[in-house]
Amino acid sequence: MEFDVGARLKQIREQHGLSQRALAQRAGVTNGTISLIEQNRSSPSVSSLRKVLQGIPMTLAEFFSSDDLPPPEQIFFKGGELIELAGELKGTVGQVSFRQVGDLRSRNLQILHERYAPGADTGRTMLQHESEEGGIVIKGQIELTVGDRKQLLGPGDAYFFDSRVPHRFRNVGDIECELISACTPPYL
Amino acid sequence: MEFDVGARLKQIREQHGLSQRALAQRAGVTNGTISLIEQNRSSPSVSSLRKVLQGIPMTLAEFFSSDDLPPPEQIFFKGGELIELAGELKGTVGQVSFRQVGDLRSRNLQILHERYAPGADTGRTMLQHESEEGGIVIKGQIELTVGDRKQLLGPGDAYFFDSRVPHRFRNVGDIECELISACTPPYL
DNA sequence: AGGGGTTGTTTAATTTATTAAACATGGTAG
DNA sequence: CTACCATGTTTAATAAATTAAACAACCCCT
Repeated sequence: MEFDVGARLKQIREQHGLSQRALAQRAGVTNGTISLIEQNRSSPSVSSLRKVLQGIPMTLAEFFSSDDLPPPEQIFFKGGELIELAGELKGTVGQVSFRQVGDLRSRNLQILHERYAPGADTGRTMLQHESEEGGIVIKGQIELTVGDRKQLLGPGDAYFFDSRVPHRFRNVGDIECELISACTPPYL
Repeated sequence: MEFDVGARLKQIREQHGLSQRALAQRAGVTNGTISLIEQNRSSPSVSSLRKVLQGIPMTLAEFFSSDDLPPPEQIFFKGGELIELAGELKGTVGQVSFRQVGDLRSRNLQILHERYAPGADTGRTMLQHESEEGGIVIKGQIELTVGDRKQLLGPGDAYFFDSRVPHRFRNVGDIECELISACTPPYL
């Protein structure tokens, strides 16, 4: 987690055409403060950073989500180019395949092609995982448990839930089950 | 811009089942610091806040984007319960169907089941739309243009790109094309 | 009931950020 | 060339955050 607060502030300030003194006045701090922060010679308290950003204006969330997009290099993926993730998943039972679109370099959206052999089961209980998750079944049947609710889904059916509540996928059918899922932000 | 740093930290710490001391140790600060921050009796410098969050772990961006989403009421969807969006899309040519999982009440993730009749085409040029978008083809073939790049994708193939780049989907095959896509944050 | 462990809170000492003002540089007009 | 006004930087004084250690409350166990 290396976030260059100084560089970020300088970038934003200059983008808005403000001098250190101009911003300092609007923010209610001194120009020296701005200068030291931009050189990373002092680390502002969030209260003073908030004051500074109010002079922009900009929220703390916007400040720290430095979305200066380097466009992902690869856009198109042949079926064989998806990244197999099953090895990284603990606690699964039976044959499970999670194949991911792209490499998560752009890390807000994760798309998976999931396959479950008959009987396969993932007791993953994503504790406190601040995500939203959903998907659509394209083949076979899957039993999905979310919190205290359970449902059998077939081709064309879908699901959507907050990943913080414990959940589990089980293929209770006798043919392989295939589904496409999406998650934001990604799991791992 | 009122952001309750203390309450937010407490919420996150408790969600992760950590005591003040446990978090303090993992973060390399003292328990007193955590306590004072949570009571808003001191405003942490971003460097110390960063240390604290590294013990979670969590990024500063995640910390300040406090999206406390009320969990969506409906979790499971039968195929027929997906919401048809085609009517709301301008500029499409031919028969196109966009069927959405859920109602966007939780608005970070949008999952669509898309169908394109042979010859169908969507010249949607999502200008400045700050999203990431991806999908997997499950049937038929689709020609996808992203910026100055163009590719024909078949079943099992996938794509992923920044939605701010102009893009377009065209079914150049002679059978219907079906794909599952995801987008964060949603289009409309 | 008492002891050992945990929890969160508080307080004086220390470290760090912030201020106010001086300093240095660069451009521009007279 | 000099005077002036803007810029960003630095420095000693002040204000605030952080530490280390003590405090109080709670739970569990014997």
